[in-house]
Amino acid sequence: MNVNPTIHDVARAAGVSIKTVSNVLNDNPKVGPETRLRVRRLVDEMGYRPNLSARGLRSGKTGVIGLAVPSLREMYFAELADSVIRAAAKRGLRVVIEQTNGDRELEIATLSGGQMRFIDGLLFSPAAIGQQDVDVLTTDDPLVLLGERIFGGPTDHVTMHNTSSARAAVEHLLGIGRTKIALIGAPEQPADEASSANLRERGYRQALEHSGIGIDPRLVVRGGSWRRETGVAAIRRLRASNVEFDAVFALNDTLALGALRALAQDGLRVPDDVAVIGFDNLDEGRFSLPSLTSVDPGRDEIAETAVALLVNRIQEKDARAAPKTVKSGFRIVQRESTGFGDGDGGRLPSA
Amino acid sequence: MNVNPTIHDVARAAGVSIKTVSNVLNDNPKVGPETRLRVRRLVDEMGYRPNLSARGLRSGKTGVIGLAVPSLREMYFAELADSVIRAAAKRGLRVVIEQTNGDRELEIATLSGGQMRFIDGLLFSPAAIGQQDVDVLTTDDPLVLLGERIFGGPTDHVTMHNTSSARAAVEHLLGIGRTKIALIGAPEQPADEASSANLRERGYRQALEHSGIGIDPRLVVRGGSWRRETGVAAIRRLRASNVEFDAVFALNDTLALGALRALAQDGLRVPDDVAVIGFDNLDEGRFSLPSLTSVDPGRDEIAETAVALLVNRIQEKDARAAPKTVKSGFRIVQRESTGFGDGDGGRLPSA
DNA sequence: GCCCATAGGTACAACGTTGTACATTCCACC
DNA sequence: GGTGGAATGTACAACGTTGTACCTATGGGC
Repeated sequence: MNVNPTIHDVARAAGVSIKTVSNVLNDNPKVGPETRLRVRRLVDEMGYRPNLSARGLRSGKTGVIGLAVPSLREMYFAELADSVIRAAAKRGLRVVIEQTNGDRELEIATLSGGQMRFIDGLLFSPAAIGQQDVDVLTTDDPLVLLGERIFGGPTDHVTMHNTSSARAAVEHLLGIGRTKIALIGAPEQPADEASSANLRERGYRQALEHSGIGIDPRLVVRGGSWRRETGVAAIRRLRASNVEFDAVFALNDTLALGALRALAQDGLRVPDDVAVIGFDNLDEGRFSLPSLTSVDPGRDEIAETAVALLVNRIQEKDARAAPKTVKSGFRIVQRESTGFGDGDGGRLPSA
Repeated sequence: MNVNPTIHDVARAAGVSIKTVSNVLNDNPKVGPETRLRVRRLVDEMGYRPNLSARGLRSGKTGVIGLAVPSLREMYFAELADSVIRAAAKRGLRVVIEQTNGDRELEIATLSGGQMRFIDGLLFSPAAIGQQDVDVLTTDDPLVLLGERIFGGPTDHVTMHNTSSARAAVEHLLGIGRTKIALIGAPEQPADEASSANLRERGYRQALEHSGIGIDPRLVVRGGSWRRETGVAAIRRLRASNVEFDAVFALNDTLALGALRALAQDGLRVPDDVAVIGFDNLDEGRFSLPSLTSVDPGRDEIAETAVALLVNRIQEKDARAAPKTVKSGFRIVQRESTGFGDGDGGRLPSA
């Protein structure tokens, strides 16, 4: 028995032509039920599995898509990757993950690189390139953009309601009676450029201005990457500046978790002294102490939509359709850090 | 300008044969410097990129390896995937990630599935199949096993020093004066079967027996998956049973983080009242409150070794070599939860 | 001036699959 | 009893690349 039988071996064993075997494998109709059965049995017996390189060469499709993200060490991207892999698996696709490390050169290389003659399409979540690089997205290969760094590009784009969900987050804090709401993880300087940070800051401002409270610049902590240390440092800065605050809106969960830590260390009670809300609804927030209220940006929906758009482009159903932009729905998942619950991380308002 | 030029297009443009272009691309010597230059320039100008399906078909190698893990939502596997992708990238390989969800059928399907005619080799981290399934690993395709569920199989295997590092963890607790050391995440029933849980429990027993303290079965909390809730529940069980304990060895970091949460909720100080040590050295433990002492099992080393072994098998340098088993080195990373530091998560003994 | 080595190339087949176009059988129908 | 048309198949080319075998100048050694 050959170690790796080809379609020829199966055909010979079955006494039919290779095309007939191919037809059986692809459920083409032109095969009699008896022949079909015999071929199927031999395929199983011989352990035949089609060579995807050959199939890919012939058909121009490999059944593999790429997902480019900064790093799986960032939980947001690990969870996104999980969702994307599941969405792809549903459609019989596999996913190659490319880590760009938030490196500009690597991101550009990924977009224009040899990668593209191998995968059928790419889901790309940029971290370094921005609006000014919009032209590097111009390509004939199927590409779906994720995230907030580039808008109005030439490709399909899946993003979230950053501004309105951020506004809802702040309104949630207002709703539980907080008025001195700090913002942490804000961009280095407020700008109109589209980025998660800017868009979410805008939501913060809208909520406060609309409520009549207005913005106190001392409550806005700017700068730093969205890591836990930054959340810790932000709380330290607020405390050191002696400004009073009774709530914190962290622009993502990782920052929020750092903030929780720093607040606990300073003996401040959450939510009694300070309420905290994050953004991303990471698994982790369900089990922090206290558990973390967060904006759920609909990661599964984002993944599902992005894969669906990509598949459409790959199949060229949409060959030359205008680029589409889709925003996923969001919701606030309330947990202990804004007052929900009895201190039991096990009972939560949502899965 | 053709959208996707092939080697033929480049050859025609350069006025040479396709083989010459191929030779230039593969740095074969039989090309004059002038021709080489001209071809190179045209490759750039035309944006030619080799079709990897064709190359894969011809050469039998795709440049893609698979990594099968239960789920990227488990931080351990996300970090492992990060390390594997980096190790693979160093060697010019890409990684397809397959999630098995800890599902037996899916794991077996992954091993014997169509996957294999597409990737050059597979790194497989089982979560459901065990020693009794050792024969499903028998395959002619390059396969490297990760983890502790199966030993003595027919493939290369990368694992860690579970028992001795667990023993070292407990000895670390003994070393800071703790004697009533609880174990959480222990297997449902103690067994000889090789699994992370059993092997690590064995280390716990060895340390305590060797120290003369011996095992108090009331301190061993059995059952539950290694999730945060389980860590929370384990502490609750210990507290409810009224047994005294001054330290906790959690069989992984996720459990330990749950334990930290439950301890804090009960007003117990860590490490003053209860010291805690985990296992895995996740990024997350660096930023928990308090930061978490943990066993670092050498994930980068594991990834690096596993990819190296796989590449050897793929290149058949080792065509029929006996299966190798490699154990990575380990070390204890001491942080606040066992007494290190001043409460500042920013200053740590190691990156 | 001849032979031979060598550098620099070329032609062709092959990898395993699927699409296109055509072949054969069998039966229903007029 | 010929005609048409399903039903069931087959042969061959083609996808883009690389390995094998070969070809052709050129120049050096004698």
